[in-house]
Amino acid sequence: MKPRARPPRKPPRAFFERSTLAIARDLIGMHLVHDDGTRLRRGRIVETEAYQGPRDLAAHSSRGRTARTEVMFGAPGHAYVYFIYGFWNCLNVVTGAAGVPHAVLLRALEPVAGLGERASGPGLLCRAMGIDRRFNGIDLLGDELWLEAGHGAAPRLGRSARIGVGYAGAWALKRWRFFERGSPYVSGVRPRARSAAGAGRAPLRNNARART
DNA sequence: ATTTGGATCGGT
DNA sequence: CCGATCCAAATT
Repeated sequence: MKPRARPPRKPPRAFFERSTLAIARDLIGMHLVHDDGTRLRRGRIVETEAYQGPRDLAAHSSRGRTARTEVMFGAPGHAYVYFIYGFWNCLNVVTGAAGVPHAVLLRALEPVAGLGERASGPGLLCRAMGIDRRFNGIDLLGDELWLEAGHGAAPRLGRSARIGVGYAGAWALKRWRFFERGSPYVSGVRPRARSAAGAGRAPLRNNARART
């Protein structure tokens, strides 16, 4: 029998040229896939943050066009990967038309396939997905690292201020973080100690960490 | 040339 | 809260 024709799963370029907040929201529930030629890793996105430079003082691009932020100023649908705190890589999806330095930080994945470790938090996400600065600037519509439409019911969305941007003044208060409400894979949610002895709905906190 | 502090994380 | 650990950007 014939394989059933599926709708296209990779979003077109135009998906990344819409409002950055809409994209950050829509990415929740979508899949991030990395094919390194040997191994396929796949996770379902459960947490994102929008960065809308140059006005948004939390965005790296608020400091202007530099070697590091160059890809943020480029065409949408590419990867912006930066290195932080001497140890971690973080992956962003560049959004907005060329010249508009916006991006969406991917903060946490629910493992689907091939992830050897927890991917809750932007640094852990990159480590689990095998992503580092070599991926900076690559096209996310290619065949190495890409996004796909999710399936199943639409996720229940939560929203909060962004994490770790206390230095950004009033911009730090904007609720530009999106997550799947109730997901144990959102960063800051402790992995549930086993024994679902009632799965006792601990009042799942929003884990909106504060930072000075 | 040197300093500062960061879109983090795990342990305490 | 604290330290680990490197780099970009700002400052001297």
